[in-house]
Amino acid sequence: MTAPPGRRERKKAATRQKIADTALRLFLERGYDAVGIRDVAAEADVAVTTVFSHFASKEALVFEQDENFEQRLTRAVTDRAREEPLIPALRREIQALVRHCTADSAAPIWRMIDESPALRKYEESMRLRHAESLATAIAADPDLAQTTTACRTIARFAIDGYSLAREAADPETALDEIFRMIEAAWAAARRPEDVAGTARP
Amino acid sequence: MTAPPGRRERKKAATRQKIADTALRLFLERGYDAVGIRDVAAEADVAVTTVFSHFASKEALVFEQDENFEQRLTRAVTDRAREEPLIPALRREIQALVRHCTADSAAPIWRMIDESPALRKYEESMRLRHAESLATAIAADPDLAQTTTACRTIARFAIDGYSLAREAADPETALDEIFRMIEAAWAAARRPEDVAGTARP
DNA sequence: TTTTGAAAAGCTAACCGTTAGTGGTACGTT
DNA sequence: AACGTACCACTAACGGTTAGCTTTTCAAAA
Repeated sequence: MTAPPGRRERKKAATRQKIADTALRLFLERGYDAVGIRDVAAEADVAVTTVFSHFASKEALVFEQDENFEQRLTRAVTDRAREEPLIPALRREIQALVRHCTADSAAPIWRMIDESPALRKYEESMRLRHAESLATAIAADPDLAQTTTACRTIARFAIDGYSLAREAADPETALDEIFRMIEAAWAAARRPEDVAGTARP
Repeated sequence: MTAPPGRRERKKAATRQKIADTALRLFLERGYDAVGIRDVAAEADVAVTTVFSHFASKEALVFEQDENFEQRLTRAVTDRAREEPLIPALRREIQALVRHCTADSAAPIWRMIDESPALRKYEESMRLRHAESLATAIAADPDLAQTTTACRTIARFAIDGYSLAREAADPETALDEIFRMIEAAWAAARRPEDVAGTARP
């Protein structure tokens, strides 16, 4: 994995990157809808089929960082300090992600996304995928011992928080407000009979 | 609006219904992906362009009841009894919707939806639309006096509850669990300084 | 009643994302 | 040096969707 990658893998990664870079540049220059896959392929000097061997769809060209995002979320849960409670750890990571998305340099990209129904739809179902991964990571933590329903619910709430804060006029205070609600929801998820202790007969 | 509709409107509605019925029947008979728009149009004895003048996309043929669903949600908020708090009213309606979707008669349709990525994506972005409508309805209630962020958040949570409960092995208890969390989140949305009274300087 | 305007429906032909199917080429390995 | 495997290219098509234009059907003015 960390061993020096062979020439083949480097070339593949380079091709992938070149396609992604070219696509994003064209999309920003001429608008997402005005650029066809055939345009991207021609400009990146590859065949149309090569584009689709690296990316599952035209929309995926824009969300190249997809898996990165997903890993950061799950790791925020699995790699947190032993004593750190779930919600603050989640909150920290999501705040970082929101800051990343609302940075000035990312503004043109997000404007493009907001203007294209296809891209919005793609991002929405991407978020749901991330919420499922997050739910799995939460459910796997033995310290929490929650029902799968509670885990899935809190995962969705967290992703909702990311999405809503990103869109808010003041992302920071919005995230504050939302995570106060999430914290309360998480506290309520512990069933009454379990509040006194974690052990069960 | 309630006046006797002219022949033109009746014919239009009939055409629309015939297309929707034909499409759903074919989809269930042969599978969603195995039926093309051209098949639907031929079987309903209309032109392809007519199908798209009534429905925005192939997926929309399956979610014909879309607007109905949306209205029920917003009305659950706006038409609730004067003293009834928001969350229980929402809960009642969503429970009814979940029951409706998990009824045996609806099972084949939802299986078809779950098996088609395109349909799932469509349903996801439909839910977001509904969450936005719901948020608007909640924000419009003068008795609640919440920030828009809190309204949007609680609306998303409620829709998440619908979606998660629908998928759960035991929808009823899942909905119980989720709405306990939502209730707590809503209580936490009232900012500390506002708990004593609604008036502000 | 006749005329007229417009909504509804139809047809053709295309555009665009996406996917076989086929074959060639460069790379890592023996 | 030879071989097998990814990787990549090309062509051609399929299926959803739309544009452009004509025809039909209804409603209401004349």
